[in-house]
Amino acid sequence: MDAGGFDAVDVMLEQWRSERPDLDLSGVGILGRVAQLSAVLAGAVEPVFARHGLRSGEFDVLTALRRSGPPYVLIPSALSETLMMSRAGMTSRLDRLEAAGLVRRSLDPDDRRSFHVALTEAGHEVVDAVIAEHATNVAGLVSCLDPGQRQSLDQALRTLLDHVAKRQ
Amino acid sequence: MDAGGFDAVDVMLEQWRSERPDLDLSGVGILGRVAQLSAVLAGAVEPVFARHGLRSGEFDVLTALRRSGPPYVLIPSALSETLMMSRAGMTSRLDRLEAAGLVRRSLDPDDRRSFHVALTEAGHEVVDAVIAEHATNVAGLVSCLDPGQRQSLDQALRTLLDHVAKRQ
DNA sequence: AGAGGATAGTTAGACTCCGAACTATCAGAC
DNA sequence: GTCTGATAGTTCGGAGTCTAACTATCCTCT
Repeated sequence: MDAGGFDAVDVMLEQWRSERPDLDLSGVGILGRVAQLSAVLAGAVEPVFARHGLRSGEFDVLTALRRSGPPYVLIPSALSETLMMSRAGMTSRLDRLEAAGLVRRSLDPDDRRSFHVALTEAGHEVVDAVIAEHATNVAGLVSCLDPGQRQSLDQALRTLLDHVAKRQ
Repeated sequence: MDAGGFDAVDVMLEQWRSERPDLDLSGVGILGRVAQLSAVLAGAVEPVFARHGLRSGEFDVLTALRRSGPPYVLIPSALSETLMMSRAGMTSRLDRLEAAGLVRRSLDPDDRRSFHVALTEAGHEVVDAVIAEHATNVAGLVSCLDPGQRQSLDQALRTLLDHVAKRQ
């Protein structure tokens, strides 16, 4: 299984070693693999969403609401912060989801600048169905690593995330 | 150092455990951290490019040409495949880079459907300056991991990449 | 040599996202 | 109580990418 072959990142590193042997490549390879893996994983999970008529971004909003627990309500700015995107972008995502009947905006009794964004019954049913398929799908994607490898990968990612976040 | 605190992904997993204890979350956490790390890393490297008037995508094209070695020439379809994007998108990136004087399109003597995309002298100078800064920057970003941790992270990413790519 | 299918690049239109500007509302200082 | 700065959401215009359709060229098979 695995290991043996060279991949696109190996080729990139070998080219750099040949052209610029002075460079410190200790980070470049990891960065390249993270970026590439992120793109490939996105492509691997989208078909599950698409079968239910959802895009990744819409799924992300529905899951944020679903996992927040009853009454499945969040305000737009909390959603945009959780999903690391602009408020303007969230406005249009919510427009789409509301038009599809999956979420509902209602007045926030405590803050008249804001809204409550709630899952509709249809939205709740869709997200519950999709999240089960999604979890099974991604469990398969990481099944090539044994539990120990998964945990050490997860720990390394957590350490990196923490370190990089502190830098800005 | 590190480890101690909970991060956004831990919160997400805890919410799911509370709301849907039936789900297998063995992949969801890793997927979430990879996506988040990819986004955060993108934000951490962009300032280096921006100081030289470049966007990430433009930098990617220049480095692909630079590391290919003399005569620093590739054809557009090779670039679009290496950078995992559509040919249409590459057309417009090359338009921008050519307008900025960093690359030059010329006729491909061997294939009249295609072009040679070459680094100009200005493009060569820019990419050589930026790649050095970039390498130093990312070496700092991964410096929170010791060499052994880096290597095991890299190996896990490679295994995952290989496995996910084979699935599609 | 000629036909048919594959490939290279571009164009057109749609989509998603972002930053900046704007309105409405909140919250603290005086 | 009122003023002032911060915050919530939206709108607008622009940037970057994608897919589909199109033209030109190449390559293979007969």
